[in-house]
Amino acid sequence: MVAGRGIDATMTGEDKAPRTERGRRTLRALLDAAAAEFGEKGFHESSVVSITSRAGVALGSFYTYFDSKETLFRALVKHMSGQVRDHVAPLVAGEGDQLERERRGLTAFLAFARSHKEIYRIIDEAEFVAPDAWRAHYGTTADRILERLQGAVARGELAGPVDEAHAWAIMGMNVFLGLRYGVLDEERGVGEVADVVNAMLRDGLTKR
Amino acid sequence: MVAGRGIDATMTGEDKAPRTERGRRTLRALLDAAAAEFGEKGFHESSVVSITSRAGVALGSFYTYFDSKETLFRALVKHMSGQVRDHVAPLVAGEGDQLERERRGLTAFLAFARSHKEIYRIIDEAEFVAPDAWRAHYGTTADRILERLQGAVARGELAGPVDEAHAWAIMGMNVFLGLRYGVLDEERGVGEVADVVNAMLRDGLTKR
Amino acid sequence: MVAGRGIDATMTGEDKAPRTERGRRTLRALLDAAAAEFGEKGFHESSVVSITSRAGVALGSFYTYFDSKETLFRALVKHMSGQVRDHVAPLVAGEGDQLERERRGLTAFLAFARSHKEIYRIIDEAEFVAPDAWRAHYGTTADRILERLQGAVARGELAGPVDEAHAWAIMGMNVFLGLRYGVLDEERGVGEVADVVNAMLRDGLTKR
Amino acid sequence: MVAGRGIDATMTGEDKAPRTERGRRTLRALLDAAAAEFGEKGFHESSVVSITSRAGVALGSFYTYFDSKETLFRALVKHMSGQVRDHVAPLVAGEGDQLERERRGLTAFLAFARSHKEIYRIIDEAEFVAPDAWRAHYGTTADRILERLQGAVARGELAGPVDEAHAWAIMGMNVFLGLRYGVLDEERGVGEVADVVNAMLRDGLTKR
DNA sequence: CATGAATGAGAGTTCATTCAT
DNA sequence: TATGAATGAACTCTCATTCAT
Repeated sequence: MVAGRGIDATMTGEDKAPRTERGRRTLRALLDAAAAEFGEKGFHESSVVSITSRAGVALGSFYTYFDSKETLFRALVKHMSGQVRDHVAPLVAGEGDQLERERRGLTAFLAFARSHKEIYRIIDEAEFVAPDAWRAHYGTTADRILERLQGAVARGELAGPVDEAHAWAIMGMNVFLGLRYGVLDEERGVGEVADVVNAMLRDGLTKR
Repeated sequence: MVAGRGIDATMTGEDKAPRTERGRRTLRALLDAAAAEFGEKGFHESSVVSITSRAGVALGSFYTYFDSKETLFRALVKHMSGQVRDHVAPLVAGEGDQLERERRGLTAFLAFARSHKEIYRIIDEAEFVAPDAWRAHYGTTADRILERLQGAVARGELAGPVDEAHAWAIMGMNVFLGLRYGVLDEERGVGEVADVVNAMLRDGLTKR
Repeated sequence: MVAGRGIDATMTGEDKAPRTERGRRTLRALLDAAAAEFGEKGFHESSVVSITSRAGVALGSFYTYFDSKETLFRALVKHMSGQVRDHVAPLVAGEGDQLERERRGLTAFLAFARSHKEIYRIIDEAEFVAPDAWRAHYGTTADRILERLQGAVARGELAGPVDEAHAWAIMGMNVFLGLRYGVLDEERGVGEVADVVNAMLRDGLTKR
Repeated sequence: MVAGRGIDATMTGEDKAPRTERGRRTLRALLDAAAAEFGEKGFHESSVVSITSRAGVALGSFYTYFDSKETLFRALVKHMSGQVRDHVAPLVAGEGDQLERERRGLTAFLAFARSHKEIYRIIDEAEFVAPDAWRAHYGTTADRILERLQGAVARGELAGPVDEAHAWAIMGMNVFLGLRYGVLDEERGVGEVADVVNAMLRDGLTKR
């Protein structure tokens, strides 16, 4: 389901935003159908016919709201990028030291990946379908991580100095853990996985 | 260039291995062309026509050696998976403690990614085109990391216990660093990036 | 011309039936073109490109109405099987004893073969392209002949007993006469041929 | 197996007849393989690669002996036409009146069809692949039947007059009975079927 | 706004045939 | 004579996109 951020002009071309309630319903149906379709079959195996038929609207209606299949995909990537952020943000902003917050953030992320496998798949496939959107997502995600780490260094919670490489490393860890324990299978508890890795981040592998 | 492992039956179907020298030349040309093509344009934008014309052979010759475009892609993923491993293996097996070896391995990996951007792209796109091959690659890669870590724990070099989650976390780190500093841009030295992250792994983020 | 039975869902897949008048026109054009094409060139020499260009529609439109070239062929076999039956049925149901009716039926069949050579060729080629459709056609045709013969035996018009072998024998006679005097050349009158053979059926070859 | 008539220049182009013993073996292997292949899969589904590999010879060797796939098919049709004739001939030339001989001939033909389903299939498909060979086969077959009937009329065994239509009718009967009780299934004894139909030919359907 | 028929470029794949070895 | 790699025309089928209704 495409929710959480509402449907607005950012999901369509400027001149394609729905003007009536009926239009909004159609657009909503298309977005939901597309998210499900792309998530299940990937971009290239998904077809516009299949998306519209899943949405229960006519084929032509697709182009009332989107310029192309790729435009829609791109919009969806942006939308879902926002959703992940919205879901994780409150948890990394809560109490405890920064690493404790990161732990909670990772737990939340793993849980989110587990319950939104399609989002995961869409964002990752963007690397090949809409590289700019992919870079935007991971670029800003890394930026946020870096900001948090630097804040923690400034507050004396972490040793520092930290730089972009730390942020990308941590993001890579999180993403692969999401793949492994969120999407591929669910044999381990998300909290436990987050604990293990958080301990490594806190103290390194050598501390006794 | 598709080198390092030679051309053998593993690259084609059993009954499609070339039996003459001329055949071996053609197969090699096709593999090189395909690696370049897939690396530049990705699987779906690459076409068999374009691969064969790049290889300077007739369209039909493609099917003398491969059952389908996907078969070739899969073979390439396997091949390149082997190449990465071969390239990194000697460095993680050298002297120093395990983390020192991992640092050298990451440096080598980043350098390799930088000079073989197509390999990177091919393996990653496999997540969507040939998920089994993708899982095989990352599965065995994680297994190797885990074995190395456990060996180090057994030798008293690392604190332990370590489990699969550590391996996937470290692999994720490496992969994203490869994307960021190998493929996306080359502004930072690979050794420096490896140092920064290795320090984090060794001592964690809190050590002063 | 594909007429006589109308165009309905039996000619296409369930979900491919035209929903507009324009669609019905296109479907009809395709059916007519295909019947002509298959009749002239046979299944394998006929191409979808050629069928659509003959029908004056775009290549893609073919697949709006049929799943494949074979699907269409199969539909056509069924349709034409029905047409032959419809054409002959009233004549074998008229007055006179059963052999008299069979004579009229054969005459009608020969005339029909002569003016619908394509139908003949399509049904016969089905033996190799769509054996199930072929068996369905000749199976039910033989069944009908057998029923007619048994009815005549019951009414005392024929000596009996008659069984399936009689039906297949008579059908084979008719088919080969249709080939010889309907399709291959038209040198003899259809009525005369029917008379000759009917006499043989009635009295055998030995009666003086 | 392609036997009974030997292998000679009639099976290949004039200038393609084998000159060595080794060549004769290769040609033989190709003919056998082709007969099996065409019989199982039909002309269009059969491929030259598959025929040669079944024969255990190289692809190129095919063209040492045949000008094309169609040439071979045509040769095979001719060859098999001869085989059927050879098989049936002695039985229609034996003792008894002509209808008795025809009965034995039909029995032999049905048995032959049953044990040589591929021959049947090849000759029939010739209607679409090599119409001239098809016409030659059925034309001469009908001619022979007609000659036999006319001889019998001359000898006073049959009532006459008989003409070509009788011959085609009888041939059609035989062919369809061969399909029905030889190829499609084998539930009834060939002798019994021949008896039933022969009685009809002898006395007609009305005699009490 | 909604509909769905029409379009046609382009893709992957097959395979009879040629020909250098 | 045998081999099998190479060729490329031809084919079926897909599907994003357009547009008349």
